[in-house]
Amino acid sequence: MNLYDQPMDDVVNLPLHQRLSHEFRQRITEGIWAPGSQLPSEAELCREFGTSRGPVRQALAALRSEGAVIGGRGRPPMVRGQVQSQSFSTFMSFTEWAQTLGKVPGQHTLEVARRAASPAAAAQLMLDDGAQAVEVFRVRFLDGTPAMIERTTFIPDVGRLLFDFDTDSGSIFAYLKRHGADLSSARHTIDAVAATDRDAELLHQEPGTPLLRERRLTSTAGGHPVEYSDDRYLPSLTNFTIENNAQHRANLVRIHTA
Amino acid sequence: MNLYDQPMDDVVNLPLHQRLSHEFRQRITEGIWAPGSQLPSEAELCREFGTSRGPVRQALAALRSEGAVIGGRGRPPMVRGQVQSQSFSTFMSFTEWAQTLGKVPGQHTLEVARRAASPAAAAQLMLDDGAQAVEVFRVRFLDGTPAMIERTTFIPDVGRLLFDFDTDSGSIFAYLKRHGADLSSARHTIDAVAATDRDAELLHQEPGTPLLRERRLTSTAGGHPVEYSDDRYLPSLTNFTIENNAQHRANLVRIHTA
DNA sequence: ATTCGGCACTTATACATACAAGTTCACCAG
DNA sequence: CTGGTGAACTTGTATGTATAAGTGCCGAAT
Repeated sequence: MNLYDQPMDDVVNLPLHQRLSHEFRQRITEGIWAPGSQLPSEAELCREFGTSRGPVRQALAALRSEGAVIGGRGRPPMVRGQVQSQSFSTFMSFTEWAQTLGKVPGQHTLEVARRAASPAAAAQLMLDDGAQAVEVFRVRFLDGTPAMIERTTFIPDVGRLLFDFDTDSGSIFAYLKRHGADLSSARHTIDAVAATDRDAELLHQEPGTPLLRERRLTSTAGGHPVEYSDDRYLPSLTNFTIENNAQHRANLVRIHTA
Repeated sequence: MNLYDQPMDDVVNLPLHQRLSHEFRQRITEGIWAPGSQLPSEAELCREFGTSRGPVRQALAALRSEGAVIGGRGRPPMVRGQVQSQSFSTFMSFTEWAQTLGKVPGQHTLEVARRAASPAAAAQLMLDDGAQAVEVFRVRFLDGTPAMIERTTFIPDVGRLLFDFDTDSGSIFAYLKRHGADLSSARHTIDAVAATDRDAELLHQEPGTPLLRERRLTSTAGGHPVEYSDDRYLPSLTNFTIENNAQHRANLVRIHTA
């Protein structure tokens, strides 16, 4: 199972510093660089890989910002612990995520519809009131147990691709990517809601059970919204973690909702 | 109100790239660089500030990883929107956060006790079973309305400082920092729980109401745990957001809890 | 024995340079 | 008018160099 963006064979095509960062991450997960141990100095790494300090430092900076490596000026960098971060596609795709866990992802599609977008989705996707959009409503499973409810709205341009796709067959994210859709950034808003009667029924829970909700607005590289999703997780099966340190500005925000 | 780590007067002491990043962020929040507009090329910024490309690129990289700036090779960088990220201390301190919102933070201490740490806290803090720790139990307010319940456990070395502190007077984080405690990184785990009877009473809600829970393990620069906290937010008042893009590896992780 | 200074090593910061690779746009041929 | 070519400009990557600043250790002086 490969936790990283690129299969090993493709790694040679990546820029040097990404290749290094990949290699370093692998050494950590394989235990060659054990948690708590200090890793080689930048100079040694340069010698080993035959590069200048630039790429080595970029690679280390990537690990640092994930919290996998700590240590600073004068102090050799140390491994802080198991790397706890997922590539963009692993985080975006329920299917890919489940596979890295060694679980079997599943999905049951309740509805794929073209209709006027809900007010919340229309606002997020910057669509005119009453504008058409494509909505997908699925339950997602881990090893056969329901784990999440997914209500996703796509802008028409992207959504129309879905009518040629069996949404019970797997990852929408992967499918859209393959067909050239530009999904390259997302804003996640995390809160908690009580399960509606429908939610409860689908997840085999009592109505009112707390659910962990992730609302996601996915955009193109140019910043144009593409997809809006309201995903509700069973908190007993899933939660979210994030690392945060004084050097690197937190990319996690606590929001007050008036 | 200053959203940033350093007051303006101290900015001169920072490294150049941090000064630039500070300046850039300010230009964005002040609207000099409006959302959607493209900002000056790296070369222009170099000329303006009389530096080489290195620091400018570092500063832009910081903004990029926060999702404030997008754009890539060939394409001039563009402002994506209002900067949505908080400094480490703003995120860690409820008091500081409330102040940046223009709200009045409040707190009511229910208990400060030295006792054997709870099993969950002891495990996280790497304390022996039955080892002593200092626990603080507070309700936090925004403009007088209860917004969060805080159950925090400190290792004895740090916790003892709290017996000389009026925990009703304000920020424990700021107090500990002033007294030299090393709080420099944290791991946040976010999920949802049902309000217990006690929780409900303190937050003026019905028992069973969904609460947004943030469990936080704060550590020193060397990776030694210092503080463990179980904070429960009213989801109608608070939620969390995070940015995520294809270039920069997600520092947000979806976790499966077996 | 202890303390203090300084050396050797490390990382952090900064600059100059070169080239690769993508975008935009004007211009020209058809 | 259309479509393609290429120049000019942009950012990405990589190298080399120099200096500042923090850490840890050893040895000399006290």
